Amino acid sequence: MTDSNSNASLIAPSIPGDALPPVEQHAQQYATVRNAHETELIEDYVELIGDLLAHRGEARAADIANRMAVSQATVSKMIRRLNELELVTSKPYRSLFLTEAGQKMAETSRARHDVVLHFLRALGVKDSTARIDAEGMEHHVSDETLAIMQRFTKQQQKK
Amino acid sequence: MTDSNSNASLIAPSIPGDALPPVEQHAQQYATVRNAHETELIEDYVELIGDLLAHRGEARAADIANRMAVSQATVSKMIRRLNELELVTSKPYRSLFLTEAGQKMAETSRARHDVVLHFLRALGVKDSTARIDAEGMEHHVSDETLAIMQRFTKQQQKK
DNA sequence: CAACATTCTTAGCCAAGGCTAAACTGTTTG
DNA sequence: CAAACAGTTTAGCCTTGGCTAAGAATGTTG
Repeated sequence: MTDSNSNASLIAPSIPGDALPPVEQHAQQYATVRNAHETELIEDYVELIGDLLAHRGEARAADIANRMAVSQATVSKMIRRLNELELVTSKPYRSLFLTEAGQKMAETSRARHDVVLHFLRALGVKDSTARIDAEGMEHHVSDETLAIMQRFTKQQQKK
Repeated sequence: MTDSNSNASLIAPSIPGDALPPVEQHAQQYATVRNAHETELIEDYVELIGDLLAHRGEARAADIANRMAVSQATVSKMIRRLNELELVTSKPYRSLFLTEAGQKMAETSRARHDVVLHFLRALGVKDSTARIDAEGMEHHVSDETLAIMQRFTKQQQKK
């Protein structure tokens, strides 16, 4: 018998209020994180491409490579994937553009990112740290938490 | 010329206060996230093993597989890695134990995890959501932010 | 306009983290 | 105590996301 052992407490009396979550819930937590990881990079690329288009008027593979601190070959390969996923359109050796779906994803990601970033700053985290943390956190914040963060930031600004 | 283009504003006038971060800083953000991803899974395993040992008295591969919603083969392979990293000790077909280093990592991860979880709850996020978000966020929260979260949680509890 | 520089792509490598199927070990039980 | 079952490992596969090196396309400039 293993985890579903209900008399495990005989072996190691569980600390009250600090128990392991039920298996199904626990499993769901990890599955959600794993799932987020699959889309994370895609979203980062699309978001960055959107930003480059907005701020620079064009998105070149070399820019992406520089900003992501990754080789151009890696970017090139990734762009092929984004193409297959119909998130970007690209002609060889030319600048990139986002499809409808790509634009939607870029906007969503950007908005999400901004909420988290502003929240962290409102909380008192210094800018450079907030940027790094936001980049990592944005893909793991549920809509519920996101809404709460947004509310918090607004309240903080009123003060 | 690409990203370092300083007259890019001629192409697309940048929105003030909403510019792209300087390339080096931007690159650092992504690099930090990539780095976190490498250790993330390892930490999750070690943390879970620590929890199982604390609450159940033993950590079996099957339990881990169930709780992570992953096949036993995957766990087995991962344990080999943890062994190589000298984070766990294991005899074939036997329960697992943490090395000194493993215990230290488990404690750190657990503490981190708890700070984030309690913070989210203090913020008003409902428990089931907080658990999922915490699982994803914990590896992307800097020490600075962590300290602020901890302070916030304490203040909230005083009220 | 030819040569050089930059950018982009392709080919081929690697490690990580999943999976299934099959073999092996340990435990329980008829 | 042998058979059946539960748990573990191994083998072999796949995808993702990195890399370097080499070559092709494009852009720039003397």
